[in-house]
Amino acid sequence: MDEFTPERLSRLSGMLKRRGIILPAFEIHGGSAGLYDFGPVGGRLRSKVSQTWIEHWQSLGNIVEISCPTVTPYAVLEASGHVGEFSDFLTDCLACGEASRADHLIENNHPNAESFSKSQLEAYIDEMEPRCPACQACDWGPVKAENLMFNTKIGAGSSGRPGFLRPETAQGMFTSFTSIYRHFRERLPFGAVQIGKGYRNEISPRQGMIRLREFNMAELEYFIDPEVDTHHDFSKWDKPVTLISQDDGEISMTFGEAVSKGIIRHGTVGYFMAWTMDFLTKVGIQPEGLRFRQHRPDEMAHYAQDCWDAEILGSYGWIECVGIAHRGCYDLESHEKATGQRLRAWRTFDEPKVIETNGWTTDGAKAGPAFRALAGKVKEAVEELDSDSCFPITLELQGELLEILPEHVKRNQKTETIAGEWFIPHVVEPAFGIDRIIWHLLDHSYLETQKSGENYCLLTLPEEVAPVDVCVLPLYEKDGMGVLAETIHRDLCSKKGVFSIYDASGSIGRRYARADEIGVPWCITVDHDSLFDNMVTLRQRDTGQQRRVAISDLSF
RNA sequence: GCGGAUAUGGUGAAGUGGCUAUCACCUGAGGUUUCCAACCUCAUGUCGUGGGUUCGACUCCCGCUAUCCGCACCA
Repeated sequence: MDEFTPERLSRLSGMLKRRGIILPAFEIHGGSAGLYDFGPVGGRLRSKVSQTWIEHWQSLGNIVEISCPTVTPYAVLEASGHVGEFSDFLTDCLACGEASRADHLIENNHPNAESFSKSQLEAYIDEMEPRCPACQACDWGPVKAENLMFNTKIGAGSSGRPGFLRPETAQGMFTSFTSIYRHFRERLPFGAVQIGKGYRNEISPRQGMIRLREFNMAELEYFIDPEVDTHHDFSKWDKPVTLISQDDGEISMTFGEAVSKGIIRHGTVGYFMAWTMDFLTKVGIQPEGLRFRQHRPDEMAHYAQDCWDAEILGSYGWIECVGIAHRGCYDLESHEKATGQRLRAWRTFDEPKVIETNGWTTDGAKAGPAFRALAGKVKEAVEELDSDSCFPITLELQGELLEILPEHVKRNQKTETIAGEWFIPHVVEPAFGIDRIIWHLLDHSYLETQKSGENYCLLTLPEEVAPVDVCVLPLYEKDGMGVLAETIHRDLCSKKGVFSIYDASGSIGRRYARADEIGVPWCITVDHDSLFDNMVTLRQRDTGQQRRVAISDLSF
């Protein structure tokens, strides 16, 4: 990893744009902050990183991939808490029309005004009578939520109903819970992953690819039974990692140790932190530029119980690129409350519970007419009575004395066997900002060196994510070398998962340099001898080493 | 959103109230060349955007948009 400097950052950004990896979107129309294109080289980089991510998590064995719409009805995000939590509260000055942030108006009186609810804010504004910063009047309209989600309308005209572009992919996994639960034969634990676009109408996108208005997210929702002790094997991760814990500050420790000491509060969170580290290093993040930081309670999202961020060091400092949150039962419970649908899993007891009932209940046919409106209350009261109660008996209900006669009641004796119970699974969610990870793997892979006294730069991308797998280069495009090279190139492109570039312009050294700059791991050079012996030169990017290989033995 | 700076070919820069706007690299064509940005010839391509001042604006002024740096915000 080179040292991160502003000069290096601008050279890297220039290269990414010039070579078609990452570039500002819609630039011919003046561009738009927070929106970026992956260009002709970056497009495949993104899809390879995405695919690597999916396969990485699927290798756990109990993970499925789903895909949900980005356009999301209002009710879904209201239930999830985003409509309420994901907003700034504004109020209009009725005198001059200027909108102000409600919490800012009263922040001199209340240091934590931003955590107030809408009605609290209205009450305090009434009480404090803050003046309008623009016109000094004190005549405020109602407080309204200005949401940071992109608004839209689903359907046309008056039949359209309000919706949003999703701010995270997670909600789709929760609303699909029953389908995923059935798929896994109703057996926990299991997870669903989804990779796709998310949208946040950021007030001010900054720092290039770091804060975007439309971005690629990859999330796993992993559903667990909170009463089952999790046992994960951490022996594979025997090297210490940098953890910044809420209580102990920066420490260096293995994942297994941090879990067993309770620094990481849940085994599955720790296991996914380790799994996350493996993914990040696989796609080209340098381990020395990676650390995990635990959220303080006041920065935790509205749904989280414990949360660790994976932070990556790059040109913009330490940036959070992954959040691994224990969301508890928050999400499923919220959607269950909002819809009345059961979003639960069934837990069979080790021993069925036997509940014996031995007491009294009312005889509806007699008690109903006798007590009329109070019949329901009478039934409840009678079922509370001891089994050895004698009738008639007098009960006081809502100020009335009622005499319960033997004919109003009957014995209630039964034995019920309860085999298990429904419960709301807990969720552990690793959420990845794919764009931020792509930025950092480029930042970590970008190497500026010297070659025969000249500046030389290359991307040392792992083959796993390199956007171009191989370049095919005829030494010269004559005597049939070009034709042979083109044949090899097309054969490679037709193979599953292989992408080749044919390049015949410029000297061979220039073409190697071009390939290195975008991180092509291998170059194949066709020379005069190739025409006779069917051998080509295979050149490795990082070492420059070359060896002769038979065309039929190329391992792509 | 606030304050400051900036905006010239694909990239990086120079420059002027008036002449065909300059340079390097890159890109393309041809030549040359038997494996790491070689060389020669030629070619393509630029003043962010809208308005104003002016006989004339890339240059001066204003708005907008975008970018960068602080502040604020950040699930």
